[in-house]
Amino acid sequence: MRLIEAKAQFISSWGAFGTYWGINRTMAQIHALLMISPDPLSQEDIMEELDISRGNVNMNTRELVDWGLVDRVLIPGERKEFFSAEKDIWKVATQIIKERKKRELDPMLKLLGQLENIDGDRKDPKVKQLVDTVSGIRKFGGQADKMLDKMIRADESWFLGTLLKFFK
Amino acid sequence: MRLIEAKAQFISSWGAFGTYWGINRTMAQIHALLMISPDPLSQEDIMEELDISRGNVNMNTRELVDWGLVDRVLIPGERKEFFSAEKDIWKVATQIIKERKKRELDPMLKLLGQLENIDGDRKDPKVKQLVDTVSGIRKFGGQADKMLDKMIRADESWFLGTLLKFFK
DNA sequence: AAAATCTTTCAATAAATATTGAAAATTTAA
DNA sequence: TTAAATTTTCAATATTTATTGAAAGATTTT
Repeated sequence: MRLIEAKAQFISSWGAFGTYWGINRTMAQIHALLMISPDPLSQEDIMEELDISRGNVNMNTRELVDWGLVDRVLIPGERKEFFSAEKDIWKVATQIIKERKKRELDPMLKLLGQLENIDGDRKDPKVKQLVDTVSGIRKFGGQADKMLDKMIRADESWFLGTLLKFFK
Repeated sequence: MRLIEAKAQFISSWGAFGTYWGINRTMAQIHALLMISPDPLSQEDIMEELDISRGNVNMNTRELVDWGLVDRVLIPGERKEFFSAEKDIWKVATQIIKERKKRELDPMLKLLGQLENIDGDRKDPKVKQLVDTVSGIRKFGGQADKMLDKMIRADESWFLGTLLKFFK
């Protein structure tokens, strides 16, 4: 397989994959492109490579920067700004987990907390089932939350070493 | 908070939460409704509770059954079929992990495997960066894959006990 | 076998989401 | 300061995804 072909293939599949992750297709494609680029790329470069509009590149690079997956870099002597992606996959995963936890899990747990105190007879099966379901999710979510915190704080060698040995 | 209110609240937030999980809003709402219902519900029941069309209920319940989150149940003496959701949150999570792994991670790893053999000079930074990125993702994904397999096979007590003690 | 009940399908439509592109804003160079 | 280069915004548009509802298909009862 040729470089050009492999590159297109990779960008396309990472794009499709991203949609499963709360990351839109274009955003994931830009991310893919930057991950396999040895050097930072400009807005213009990305527009050409992926054949998308300037506005689209602008919005999605900003989003990637928000997610902490991409950095703006300044190249001496160049006027425009360039973008560069974190290439260490462990850091990429950690960052995604961190952001998703913040954006999804935390708000969910907060919201469920409000449902704890329901008026009404705990003997009523309807009330009981709701309370049990909510508290089950909260308990589980709380544990997942703690676990993710640990993972986020762990460094790669710890993860690949200790945890995976544990799971062997 | 009253039962009615708490119920609406729960269904709505679980619905929003679901969209983060590759599960569409309505599907997640039906799932939420079934989780908090002490007894199985019919298509008609779901239509009324969530105020959605018959076709919509039909498509989304089928999808939930496909995901292994909901069962069709037959109630003696009743002609129509009823639906009931797994209420053990550990099993729900396990099932979701299992399905997502099957639908997303496995195909991704398979695809990346095809990108391994790229013609061209490994000294070329462009080739090198692509190869390194792909192999990094594959390695990481392969580990995640193994870990998820373990989790899927583990039972609740093992998870909540051993793993979380480990992560304390 | 016909009627009644229930489930599924799917074309049409609606709603949500992503993309464009040109104008406005900002930044840097002359 | 003015001009040139670059980035940002956002209304209009296109695309994708979800929903409806009525007709067709099954299944069960009489």
